[in-house]
Amino acid sequence: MIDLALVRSDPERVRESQRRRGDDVGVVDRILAADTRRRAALTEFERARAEQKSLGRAVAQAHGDLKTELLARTKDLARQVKALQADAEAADAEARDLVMSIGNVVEPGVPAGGADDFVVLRTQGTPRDLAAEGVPVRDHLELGEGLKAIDMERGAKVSGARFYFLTGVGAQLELAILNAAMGAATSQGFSPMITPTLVRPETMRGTGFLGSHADEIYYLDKDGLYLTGTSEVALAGYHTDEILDLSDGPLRYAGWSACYRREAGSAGRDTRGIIRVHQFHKVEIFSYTRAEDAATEHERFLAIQEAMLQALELPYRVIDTAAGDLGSSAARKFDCEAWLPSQERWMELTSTSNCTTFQARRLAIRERGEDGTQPVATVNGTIGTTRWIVALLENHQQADGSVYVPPLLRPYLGGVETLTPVL
RNA sequence: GGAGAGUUGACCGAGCGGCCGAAGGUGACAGUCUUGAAAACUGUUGAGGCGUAACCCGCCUCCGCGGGUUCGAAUCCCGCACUCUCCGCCA
Repeated sequence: MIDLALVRSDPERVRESQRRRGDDVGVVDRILAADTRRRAALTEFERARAEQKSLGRAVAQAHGDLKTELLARTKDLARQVKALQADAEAADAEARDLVMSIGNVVEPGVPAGGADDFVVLRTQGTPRDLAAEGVPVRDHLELGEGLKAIDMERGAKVSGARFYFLTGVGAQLELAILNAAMGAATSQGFSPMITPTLVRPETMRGTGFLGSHADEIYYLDKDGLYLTGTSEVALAGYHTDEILDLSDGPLRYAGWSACYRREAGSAGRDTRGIIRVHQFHKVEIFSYTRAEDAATEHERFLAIQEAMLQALELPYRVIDTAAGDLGSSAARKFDCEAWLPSQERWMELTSTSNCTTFQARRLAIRERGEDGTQPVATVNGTIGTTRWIVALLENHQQADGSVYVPPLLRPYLGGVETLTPVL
C-alpha cells in the first residue's frame, strides 16, 4: 500500500510511477476524489458522534422529566450517528480499496517499460565455448539423468507435470546449495529461519501477492489457507502489527522453505526438466530496515547474491528490471541471470526487490521515531534455489557427461570434485 | 473430533452498562540526590485518524476479530480466530 499522504502532497509523482509501470494513471485522481469524500463523511460522523457522547453524559446525570426529555432526543441522534458512521465507513473502504489497487511507487532510475525493457548493469564471467573445448552440449536434464540425479518420469507418475524427484547426488546437490546459502547468510548476520508454507489470507494479502498474481497461488479451500511461493510471505508476516526497534540496525532473516507455484500462465514454457516447476526449495534473505536505508540494503543484497554466484563460478549478468515488470510490492528489482548453454540464453537465478514501505504499510509494521511511529521498509532476495542445479550442471559439464563441483559445495558432497555419470 | 478456561498497552495485571483509553505494578526515558553508579524519590511514557500543510489545541476510533442489544458497551448477547488444560484419534 502506498502512502495516501504522498498522493495528496505529490500526485504527479504517483502518476509518473503509474505511467512507467504501464498502469492506470486516472486512478490517482479517483483516489484524491475518494479521499475528499472520505474526509467529509468522517468529519460529519465525528461531529454527530461527539454530540451523542456529550448528550449521553448528560443523560447519565439527569433525573425525572429532564431525563425523559433528553432520552427522547438521543434516540433520534443515535439513528443519525449510525447512518453517518455507515457512510463514513463506506467512503473509507472505497478510498482504501483504490489505494490498495495500485503498485508501489517506483524508485528513481528504474527503466520505464515492460519485461523486455530491462537494463543490463554488468556481466560477470564468460560463458564457456563448449564447442571449442570439444564438449558436446547436454542440457541439465540429460546431464541429471546421466548422474541419476533427476527423475522427471516418476515425478509425473506420482504428482503430474512439472513435478520431479531429486535422487542421490541430485538431492545432495540441492541440499548443498541450500546449506551453502544458509551459511553465507548467517555469516552476514542474517538469522536462520524455517518458515510456515501455509499462510492465512490476511498474510498473503498483506505481502501484496493477491493482486494480479493471485492465479499463481495454490489455495486450500477447506482450510482457507494459501501455499506460499516464497518464504518472503512468512518472513514479511512475521512482524505484522508490531513496532520494531531498529536502533541497532536492520532486522535480517534468512528463510528456508519449500515454495509452491501453480505456473498458471506459463503452459508450454520451460516444460523440460526442472527450470519451471510447481514445487522447489529456496533460501531467501529478508530485511526490515529504516526507509532511508532501504536502497543501501538493496545493494547489499545484490552484493551477497553476486558473491554466491561467483563462488559457484557461474557466468551471469545483472539486470535492472523495468517498471512494468515489477511486482506490485517492488519499487526496484535486480535479477541475476546465469548463462544457460543448452538454450544459449540467460536464465534468472536470483531476484532482489526493494519494497520500500509498501508491504510494511499493509502489515502495520513500524518503528518508533523521534515523534511517533513510521513504517519500516522491507527488502528481499534469493540466495539459493533448486533451479541453481540447472545452471551448475550445464555450465560445469565435461565432455564425458561428468560435472565439475565448485569448492563452495564440496564440503556438502563428501568432498568430491566431480560428479560422474552412473552407468 | 469432544469438554472447559482464557485473549486488556512494550510486559504483568485490575476493571461496577454512564469523567474508563482504561487502576496498580514492571520496564523505558527525564529530573532530584551522588565524584560516578546503584538505591530512593518525583515526573513522563499506547496506536490510528479528522479538524489542518505544520505547531498548539480540540475531537473521533481502537480493550483478539466481526456483528447485535442499548440513549450509552472493555463490561451484556451471538459468530469467528487464536492460546492453554483435559479427553479422544493419529504419529
